[in-house]
Amino acid sequence: MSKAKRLLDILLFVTNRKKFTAQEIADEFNISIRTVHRYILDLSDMGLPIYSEQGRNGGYTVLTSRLLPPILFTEEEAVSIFFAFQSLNYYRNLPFDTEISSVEHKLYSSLQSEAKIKVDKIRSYIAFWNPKRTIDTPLLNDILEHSIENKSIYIQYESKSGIRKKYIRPIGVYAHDGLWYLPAYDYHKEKILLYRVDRILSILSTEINKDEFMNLKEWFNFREVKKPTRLHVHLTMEGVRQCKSAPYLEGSVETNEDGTGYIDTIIDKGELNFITSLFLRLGSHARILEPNELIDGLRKQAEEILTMYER
Amino acid sequence: MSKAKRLLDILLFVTNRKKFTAQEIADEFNISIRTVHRYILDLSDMGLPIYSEQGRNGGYTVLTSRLLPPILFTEEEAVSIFFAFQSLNYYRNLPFDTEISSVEHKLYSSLQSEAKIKVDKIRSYIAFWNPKRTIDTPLLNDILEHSIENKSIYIQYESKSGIRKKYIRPIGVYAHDGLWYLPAYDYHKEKILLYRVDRILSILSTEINKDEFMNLKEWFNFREVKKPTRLHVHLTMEGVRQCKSAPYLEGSVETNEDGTGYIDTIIDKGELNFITSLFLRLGSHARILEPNELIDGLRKQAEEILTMYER
DNA sequence: GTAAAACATGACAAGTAATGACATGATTAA
DNA sequence: TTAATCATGTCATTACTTGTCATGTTTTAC
Repeated sequence: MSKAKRLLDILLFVTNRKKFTAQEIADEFNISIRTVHRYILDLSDMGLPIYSEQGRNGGYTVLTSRLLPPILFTEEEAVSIFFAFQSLNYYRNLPFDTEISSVEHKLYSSLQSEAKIKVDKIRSYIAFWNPKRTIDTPLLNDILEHSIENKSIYIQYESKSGIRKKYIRPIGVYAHDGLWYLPAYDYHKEKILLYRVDRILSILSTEINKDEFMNLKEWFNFREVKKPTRLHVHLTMEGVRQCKSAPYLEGSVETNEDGTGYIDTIIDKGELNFITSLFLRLGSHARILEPNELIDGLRKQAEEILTMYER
Repeated sequence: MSKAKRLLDILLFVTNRKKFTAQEIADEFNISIRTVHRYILDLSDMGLPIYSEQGRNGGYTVLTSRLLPPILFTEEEAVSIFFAFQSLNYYRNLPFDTEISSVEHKLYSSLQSEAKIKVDKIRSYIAFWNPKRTIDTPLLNDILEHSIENKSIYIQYESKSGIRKKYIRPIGVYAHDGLWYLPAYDYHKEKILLYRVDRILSILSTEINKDEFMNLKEWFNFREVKKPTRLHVHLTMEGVRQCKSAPYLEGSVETNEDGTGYIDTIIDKGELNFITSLFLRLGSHARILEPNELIDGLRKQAEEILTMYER
């Protein structure tokens, strides 16, 4: 085996072991101790942060975390990594930020100037915009970690009605429109609720759950319809246009030949509240036929406004 | 110089040159032709896709695009790249998708099983959600490219009033809430407008612009206030809460000691339309003091709804 | 159809690098 | 004090790399 290959094997071995003696390496790879010492000198020269302790119980210790074998990327692949990083730009409190900047540095410094220019251009001509909120989400990392580790947690949560303590089992964490959300099973209320991570004030973790629970993908596809309610609406052309731009409804909008359209679908009663504001905005571009609760809600809201701004 | 180092130099040299003869390499690196042949055999064994053509005008040809020198990543760095890729999941028609999957493959296959599990968990517990619209954006790549190359373009654009031909100069492209937007200078209307990339039906490129124009970052910070209008609103506690969650207003919300609050800022008249629906939803949680146009707008919308759903 | 330009491959000697064996010394903990 | 460890040096041996020369093959220009 060539020296380069063996050095690499040893590099990977030692970054895994973190602590070892020369004898162990010699046995592992069937080489003499003298050669091990020589190899370690080489690795050290190559920049591996390794130090030695003499004497009984001594040995070598490696400081870096585990390394992957060297990887050859094409220029385009490197650029694609920068493109992906660009998409994280408008978030705060993200995990891996030190790792990401060290990856950026490693890649950027080995690009040729031509490719550097391309990366610079991507950075200045492409963005993944989010409302760059002033809202801080200091516990994002903690929450992510607990979710990944499948741990149930106690949290202090700032809800509409004040600060509450809750005992929940996270399903996963997702970002939307610059905010982080945590769908989780609430043990007390015995149902799945959606929390905002920025409103979580503290975490206390408990034991790891052994069993599998619903995962994030399943949750996205899962719409609990506890109290099914028929939503039936006629839409003008403009109504169709706007409903198609509303994430929540776009799938249910049917278009007639003349460009007008309608919605006729089943939703959960709990979602009515959320939909009200959409139809408030649409005004006469949407005529609701069912349910009556929604019409009442609209009417009530409209009356509230008229009362407030009476002439 | 060691063989490994020389091989690497040659690898980088040949991936740049794409086509070359053994003699050229021999001259470049001051080694014998025989050795060059041996080296090329080595590189080929290492997986470099290189093929040879015999005879006059023959030579070697390398198939891959430019390679970067091998890079050593730590496990955490690799994981951070997967994390970043995760954020692109809910987009369609993205550029670099082949590159991204090849990077994913290269990295994933050299991770140890423990780290693989971590990546899998990130994939199933973390998401960057967008309304996964049914809307297709086939021209996204083209538009990105033209923007990056600083080219003015002719486009066919599907606007409210039908299909129009436009001559524009792109500023950049950004994603928001699952849709792609193109702010660009419209030569005809002589101002900067915002286009939706999915509504662009075709592109015709023109010449490259030599001069620098506004870039995307500048545009984001640039809010043209043509008709300044004072927005003055009193908010209840709930009003404060909701306004702070509205990207557009969060910066202007001031909170009183008792938890209620107010907004007092200058906005452009053109934005009133956009704000109306927010205050419709807020109802009595927001009392607008100025401008009157906004109050009128709310009242009109409320009346429209009451008329429509008269008992 | 021939010559020139290219790759392909083999053999071998000369040179260079890597290795193991051995020796010696230093440091540390039991 | 002793055993376990790293650190370093020397030297013969082995393994690898390189250049030179030789011989083929393939392709294209003339």
